[in-house]
Amino acid sequence: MPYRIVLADDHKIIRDGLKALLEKEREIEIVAEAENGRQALQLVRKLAPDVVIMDISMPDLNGIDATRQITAEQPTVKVIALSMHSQRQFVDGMLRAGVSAYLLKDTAFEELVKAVRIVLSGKKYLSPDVTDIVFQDYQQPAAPDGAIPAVELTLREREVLQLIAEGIATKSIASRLNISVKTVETHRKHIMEKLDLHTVAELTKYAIREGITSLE
Amino acid sequence: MPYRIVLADDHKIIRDGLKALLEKEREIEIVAEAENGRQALQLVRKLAPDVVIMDISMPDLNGIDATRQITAEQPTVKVIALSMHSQRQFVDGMLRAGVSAYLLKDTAFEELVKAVRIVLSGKKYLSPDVTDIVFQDYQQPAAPDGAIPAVELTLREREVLQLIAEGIATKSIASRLNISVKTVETHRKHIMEKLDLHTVAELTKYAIREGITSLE
DNA sequence: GCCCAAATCAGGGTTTTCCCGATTGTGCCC
DNA sequence: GGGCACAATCGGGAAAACCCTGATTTGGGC
Repeated sequence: MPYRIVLADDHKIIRDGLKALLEKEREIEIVAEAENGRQALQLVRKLAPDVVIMDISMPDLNGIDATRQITAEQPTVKVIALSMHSQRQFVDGMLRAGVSAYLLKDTAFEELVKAVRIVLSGKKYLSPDVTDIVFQDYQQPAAPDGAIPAVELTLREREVLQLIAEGIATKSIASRLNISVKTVETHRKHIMEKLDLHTVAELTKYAIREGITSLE
Repeated sequence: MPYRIVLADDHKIIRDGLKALLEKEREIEIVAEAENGRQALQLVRKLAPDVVIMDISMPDLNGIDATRQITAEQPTVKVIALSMHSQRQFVDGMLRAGVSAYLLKDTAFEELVKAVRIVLSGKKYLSPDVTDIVFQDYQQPAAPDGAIPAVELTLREREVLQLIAEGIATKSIASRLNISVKTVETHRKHIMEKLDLHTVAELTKYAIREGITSLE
């Protein structure tokens, strides 16, 4: 029986390309594609695949937060991060979120196949280019004290924050998350309190700096 | 004889994917790949392909400037822009640089094949999602020459925009500028109309990109 | 003088946000 | 197992912001 893989990337033509490549491998089957993190999450719940190949910057729900939820709910599902970014914040975020591998889009396709096999054997894999960053992380006098965000948002709050920073209206966020407008407002209030920010503009900047949304 | 295509994108795995897809088409041959604009330019000089598929954001020499040189030197070479961005500045830049087609990475692969055939027949092709932007461009007072942003905000509008993007409340902006809340609202409305943006979050991102406010 | 665009403002209705509060469930500590 | 903190959910009512329509003034250009 082939490995069952879910592919999450917001650009269809990239999914098309990866799919074409992966399907040449006999032991691999793409069981579904997602164009954002939320869809990925739903598909994983429904299909319980062996592996998820996950982009980081996606609308609606980003790859890091999606991964966090997936690995929390279904630890047997292996997530492979496939990202354009080698910046520390992204590598960090993904590793903490529980990925089994981190690859750059710079790398050749063969590496991806290799990564799939490795994570399925229970091991971890890092793109050579990102290994440095991880080492830096452990070898540098780990963030003394305050470098780590003084306050922490809950997953739900980060979700709401991303949508706010993407310019989605409150009402629309509510229906997208299947909760009431009131709840979204409460989340926003909590976010603002925790971060000591008071306007959408400031929230947006914060979200950009933290990589929760992109500057599109 | 198959169409000869050069593929330019800074991410190898994406080139791998596109290549796998394109090579399924019998009439297409990928003759070379470039990982930045400069390389693309050199390859085009050397190989004189029929088509170049060109990403925009690439290191060393970006896709827009590479395209400008290619179309200037070899007008018979057709360039297809393949970009993540539907922002006006990119679409604009690429069209002015002389591309024969503009596709978003959101689109399905089939569209790319279609685009290749169309540009080779001497016609142009636009991804449906970007058509709107082009129309806007022609229907709104066209930018005089090119380097200047497609729409222009007045000085006062930029002033207001900056304050909005800095998270200042409307009332507070009004008193700071010694004008009424109503006037601030009017300015904001005009700004949103001109830029075709509809939320503070989007305005903030625009302001950051344009350097009107900082990210601090 | 005429016209146009920028900048200013108002009325009045709609929508969103803000400030109080509350309930439920879960994990944790002793 | 009772208490405790906290995440996630929702409501009412007041304040603020938003939206649509229109208006006035001012400074250039032609």
